[in-house]
Amino acid sequence: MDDTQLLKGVLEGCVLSVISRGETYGYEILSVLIENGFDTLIEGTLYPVLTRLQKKGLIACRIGKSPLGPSRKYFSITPDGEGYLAAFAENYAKITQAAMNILNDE
Amino acid sequence: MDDTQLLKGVLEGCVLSVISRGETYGYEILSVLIENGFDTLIEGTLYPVLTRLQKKGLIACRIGKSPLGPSRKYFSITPDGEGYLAAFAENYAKITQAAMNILNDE
DNA sequence: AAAAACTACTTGACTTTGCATAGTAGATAG
DNA sequence: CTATCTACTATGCAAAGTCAAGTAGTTTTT
Repeated sequence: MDDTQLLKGVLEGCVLSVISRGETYGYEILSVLIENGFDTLIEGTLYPVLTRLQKKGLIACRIGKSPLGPSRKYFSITPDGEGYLAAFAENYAKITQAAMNILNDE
Repeated sequence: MDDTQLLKGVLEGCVLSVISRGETYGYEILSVLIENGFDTLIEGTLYPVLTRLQKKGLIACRIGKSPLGPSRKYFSITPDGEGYLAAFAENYAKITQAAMNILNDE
């Protein structure tokens, strides 16, 4: 079965949520998401999400050295991002509840 | 906030689930989904879903008279559709759990 | 009987988002 | 010095939902 469609939009909210816990960078976000069940996620998907979030002003970015590898882009959530995340979580809960309603009501 | 992306894929499974309860038609499916929380759903979204499900062989279709209006296209689920629906429900539960993991873990 | 409202389905251009694939490049270990 | 791990970039594609409009049959209203 193909998950692709089910991930649309969800990913953006989840990435934002990971960043909201504290400053982090792409590669780390990737591994956190994979560990938490998004096991098919790849770089080609994640990095464009980060670019989008930044363009929307939901996260901020600075470049910093890594203790063990090339420089990283460190992301942190903005006040706008906090607001968006709260709205997203609420909205997502509403939609999944609607879906569960339908799927489990026979 | 824009739900659009969050509906991708979910809708297809939910439509299939509604049809699995018994033969029904587009307009009725629309109202069932709207009543159950998909309140922004519109015809231009639903009917293409039905066409897709039919093309994939997950639902069957016959045209019949309506007791109060123009003729309807009545849909029913196929054996393939039943299998797909079960797989979908399982997969959807997995993804939402991953998302909830991320969203509610601070 | 004409107009409005409701039922029911269709279509096409548009947007967003995720995927696949490939590439660039710094740092470290063997 | 080459392989591996870390880390980010870029491009072209496909799938699905939205918008907007349209077509039509049927029933209700005036």
